[in-house]
Amino acid sequence: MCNRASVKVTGHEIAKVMNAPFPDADKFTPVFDANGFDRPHMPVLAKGEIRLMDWGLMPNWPSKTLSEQLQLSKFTLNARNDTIFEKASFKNSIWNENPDQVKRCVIPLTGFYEPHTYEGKKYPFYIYPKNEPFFYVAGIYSFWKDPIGGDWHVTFSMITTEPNRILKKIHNVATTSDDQRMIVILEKRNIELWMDPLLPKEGVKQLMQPCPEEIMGAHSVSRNLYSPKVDSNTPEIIDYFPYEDLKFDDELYYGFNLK
DNA sequence: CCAGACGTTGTT
DNA sequence: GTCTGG
DNA sequence: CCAGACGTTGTT
DNA sequence: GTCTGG
Repeated sequence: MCNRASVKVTGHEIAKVMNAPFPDADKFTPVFDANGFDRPHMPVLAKGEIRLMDWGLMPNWPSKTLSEQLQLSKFTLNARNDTIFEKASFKNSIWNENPDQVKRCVIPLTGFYEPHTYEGKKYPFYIYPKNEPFFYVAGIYSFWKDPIGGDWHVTFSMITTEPNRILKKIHNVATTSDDQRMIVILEKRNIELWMDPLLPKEGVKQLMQPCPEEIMGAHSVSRNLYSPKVDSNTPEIIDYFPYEDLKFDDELYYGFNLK
């Protein structure tokens, strides 16, 4: 699962790199530790424009209360690529006969966090792009209008797929199922194709693949990431923090960005 | 057919 | 709204 | 969707 | 084989 990420640059830098307008750029504050369970506002590219959306998709069903939607959204931080076309909450966003209804998006991340488990203990790792400013994460989004008050909620999910070698090694224990997941990271040249509403279902499926490990670096970081007593939204939180316990393995100890 | 779910895999 | 479990 | 039913109303 | 109850 991917439930923590960093977007540690300004809205204006995102707009520049992604070459797309971001009207609300000033409303975005760079973040080093965005926790999905806190429903952060994140910059998301959709329909040629970057806008702020809330992490955790709320399906566009009528006659639901905000509290029901908030409950559901705790489980929609991610959407599995193998069932996304069938699930009631996701199917209308990922693909639709009517191209106007298609809601695929791209979330630019400067990095994300996953825990490594060793002898029952958790060791947080930070994973970041080696040669690009961002990971371009494949996502879907949704509009929902609160029947009470009429507020519009624009929300999104990050799609997950099978892990590559690095993520398999870091994110080694899944809680209740035995399969491991990794977010779908698109090649920059596939961003437009991913969001093309006329892309057939098969084309959509083909883009939801694990990315090559060569594009990523990764290293362990401080457990302050998980501490409720420490403000983890600081530039230092992404810094390399070695754990003697992991010395038995060079990659886990020194990081995956050695050579 | 209808009631009930609708979703994923975390950490302190 | 639409699927699923019984 | 699948397991389980699937049928009617007496006579000596 | 096909309907129905759950």
